[in-house]
Amino acid sequence: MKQDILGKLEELGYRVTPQRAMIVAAINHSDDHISAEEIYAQVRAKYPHVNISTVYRTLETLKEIGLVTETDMGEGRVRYHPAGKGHHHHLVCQECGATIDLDETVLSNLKDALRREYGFLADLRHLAIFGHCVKCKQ
Amino acid sequence: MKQDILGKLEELGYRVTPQRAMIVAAINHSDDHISAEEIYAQVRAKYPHVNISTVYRTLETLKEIGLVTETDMGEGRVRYHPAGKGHHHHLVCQECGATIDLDETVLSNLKDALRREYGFLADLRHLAIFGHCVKCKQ
DNA sequence: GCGGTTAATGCAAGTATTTGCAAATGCTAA
DNA sequence: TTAGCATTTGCAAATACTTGCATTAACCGC
Ligand SMILES: [Zn+2]
Ligand SMILES: [Zn+2]
Ligand SMILES: [Zn+2]
Ligand SMILES: [Zn+2]
Repeated sequence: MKQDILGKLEELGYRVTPQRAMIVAAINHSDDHISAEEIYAQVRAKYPHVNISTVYRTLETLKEIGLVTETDMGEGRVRYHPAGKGHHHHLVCQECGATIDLDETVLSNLKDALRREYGFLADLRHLAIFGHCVKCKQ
Repeated sequence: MKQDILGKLEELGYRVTPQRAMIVAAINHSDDHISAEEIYAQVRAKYPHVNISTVYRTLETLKEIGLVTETDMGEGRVRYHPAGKGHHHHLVCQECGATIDLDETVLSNLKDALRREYGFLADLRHLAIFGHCVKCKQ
């Protein structure tokens, strides 16, 4: 049982168009933090007719279904990660840009507390937390 | 010792221009979650000549100094809060849009853990955490 | 008060993303 | 097959910022 995004789409009644297939392929073959523009470039190479708004709309759909996560890592553009490849988080230094990768368990306590105390099911699958790293703490 | 943003700017060697004074006034007199466009509208009413890029640049400066916090509450535009008025967070339901306000202490444990284990000083002064509220949990 | 220096501003163009709408196309049922 | 219909797409325009650059104006020292 692999993380078959296309299969899941079909199963849920979404149409599997060539555009969607290519967008999903680009996400699957990426290094896991791919931007809309990068997806667009890859898809366009095979099928120059596609429009970038289709890329954004497909990403929106995949987010809603929970198949990809969207994370703002402070670059002025957002990056996408296939949810099936596992969860983790990032600490991002606002001074030097350094990042530290975190295991998803770092936010487990918070997630549990929010569910227990507020009945809120927080989406903490792929977060960027901003601040200052050891080197840049004044 | 009030949260005198203008005084702090001056003290740090920034020039106190009429534009900055009006932008700061708009932030101080807001309900604490004001957008750039709303600040712009208020400032413009007094001084039609100002440009919105000045508003954005001033907000950027105030963020850097730590005098305001910037938070994406999922509205497609970001909101600003005077840091001197105290910290808190929001849970935002991605389904119905409902929000739950949280005391800043909810993230204290996380903040401490990040500092202790990674030497990372996280800026957790005004966060929006997305997810699903009790009503919308399926 | 009065220039000089340099930070801050206005303006226009650029980037990332979203949206309305009409045309195209996948899927269903006949 | 093929018509019917809803979904998806392309396109163009809109939105929320951001940035480069020339001009303006705080603020410092005289
Ligand atoms: Zn990541
Ligand atoms: Zn750093
Ligand atoms: Zn708030
Ligand atoms: Zn809800």
